[in-house]
Amino acid sequence: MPDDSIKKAPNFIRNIIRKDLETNKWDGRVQTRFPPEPNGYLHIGHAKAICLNFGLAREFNGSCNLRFDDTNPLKEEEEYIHSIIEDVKWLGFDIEGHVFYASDYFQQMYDYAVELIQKGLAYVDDLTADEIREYRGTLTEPGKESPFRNRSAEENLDLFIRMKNGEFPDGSKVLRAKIDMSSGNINMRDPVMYRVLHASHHRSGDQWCVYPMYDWAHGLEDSIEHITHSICTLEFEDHRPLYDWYLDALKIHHPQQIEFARLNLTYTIMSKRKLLQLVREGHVNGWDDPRMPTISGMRRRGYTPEAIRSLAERIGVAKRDSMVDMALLEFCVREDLNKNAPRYMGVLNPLKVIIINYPDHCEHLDCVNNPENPESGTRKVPFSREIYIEREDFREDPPKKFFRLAPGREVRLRYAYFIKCVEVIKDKKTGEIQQIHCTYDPATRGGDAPDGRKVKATLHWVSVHHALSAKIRLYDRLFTIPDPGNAEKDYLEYLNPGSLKTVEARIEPSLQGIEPGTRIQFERKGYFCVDSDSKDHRLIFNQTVTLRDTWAKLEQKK
RNA sequence: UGGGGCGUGGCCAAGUGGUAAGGCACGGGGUUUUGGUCCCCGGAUUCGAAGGUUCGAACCCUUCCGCCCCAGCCA
Repeated sequence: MPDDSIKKAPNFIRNIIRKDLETNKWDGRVQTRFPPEPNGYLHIGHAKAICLNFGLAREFNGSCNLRFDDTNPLKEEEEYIHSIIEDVKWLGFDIEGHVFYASDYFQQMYDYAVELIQKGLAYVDDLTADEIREYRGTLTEPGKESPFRNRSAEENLDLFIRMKNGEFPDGSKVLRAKIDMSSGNINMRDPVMYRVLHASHHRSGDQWCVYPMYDWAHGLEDSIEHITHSICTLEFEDHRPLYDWYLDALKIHHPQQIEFARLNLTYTIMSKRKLLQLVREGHVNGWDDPRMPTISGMRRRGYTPEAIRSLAERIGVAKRDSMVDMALLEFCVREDLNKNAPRYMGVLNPLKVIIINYPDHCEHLDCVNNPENPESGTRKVPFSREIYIEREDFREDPPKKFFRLAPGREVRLRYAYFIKCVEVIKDKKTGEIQQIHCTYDPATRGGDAPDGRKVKATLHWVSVHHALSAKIRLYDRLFTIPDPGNAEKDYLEYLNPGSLKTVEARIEPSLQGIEPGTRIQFERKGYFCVDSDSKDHRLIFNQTVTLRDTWAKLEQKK
């Protein structure tokens, strides 16, 4: 229901499902699944797949299984299972209280393998891994048959049972499907179904010492769960004939596999291996570092589930390789946060202003919490003779089109008064501006001039003696080039050294006690999220994204 | 020289024989107590290229060109 506002564009998978519903191909059912391997954290690319699978199920009154494809105990860990479940839920999808595991089907998969052996469609091969590779042939040359290919069903069954019973060492034998060693599709050249692995599985423990390969296992998982549409990424297109072959050989429920192009985003990487390397080598501070394209990283950064779902809908679903502009993600984030994030004032790089004709006292001014949502009300913010403004909001020698404060110029302090700069105080040695003196017009209280005079800029501010200190982390793109994963040099060469900058900011006192995870806007600066490490006595904010800044863009052009 | 896919504006992407949706980005204008938001307006004589079929083609046919994936006992 949270997605009613997001317009659904047609895509080829939705079209297939519509047609299937019309023809009653699956008795009106839509059953999808999201099948991650628990060997890493989910990233924005997975989010696309999650939105697709869960979204389609929701749209057509079907359901979607969160299923762990945990068939390789060597790479999988419990930790990843927890993070994946958390991420799927956070994205706003309902797993209906069930989590599915491929490992729960190990016995049934084994039984099906026995069936194939009995049908003469699978055999135990004693070739070594190297030999299997040699026998496989190449992309242009056909492979050749293993000398063990024509063992009797009885012998194969005996051997396979003994493989399962742990009689053979790792790597000594495999079970293979007997298909076609000369197929142009390498996946069909007698693919391995089972390997011997004396490894402890995070769920099934030491119960098994043969583990199924992806192609064999995946179709069975789908079949067992009565999946109707098995949606996966493009690289599995070549595997579809094998997916079909296994299910046809067994004559069991046979879902339709449909492939779509995975998501690529500019200025980041999506490879699990590379993401893991960034974490392990300390280039970032963990999987949930706000610079990471992981769901946990984006959550900590302040991105919302709504924004990510909106992105997934806007980018569409197709079969061509593409590279989505990070600007689109940022747009989605701003779109959501603009509507929902309460506004506050915070000065990231303070410059002291003394209002010389303002009395030595304090008054509390009304500030609107969110102009996009009048119901969010107002709050009082203390104002006094000494305030901070943003250093970049003052120019002693303003360039053309710079509307902000400058000597002799009048601007508005948001929700406060008009002030005019009358003096600039500089450090005699360095020439650095230390503070500026202004006068204010008492008649403009609240920010409106009764005489109707206009001012070209409105500045945010904070009272020196009331302000809180806060640590603010400013994030920029993790990499310096759009496609670091496919560049000349190693992707690590393109890490952006300025991707994280920390500043000590002065912020309005109403932020005292704000809860970790809260998303706000610092007016005129951007959206920020209270970090999970933030404490009442030590507030920490992560910059989610800046506001659109046409002035900065103008200046950059020069 | 094998097999499987894909080519529509800067980035995504609808469209599947009737004369190029939409979004982001970009540019221009308006409103504005955030140079934010919001609101207008602007853009492909053209759909990888060349032929062909047709009254009519991005959609059908042919050839060519380009890009991606596949030779794990990973998923």
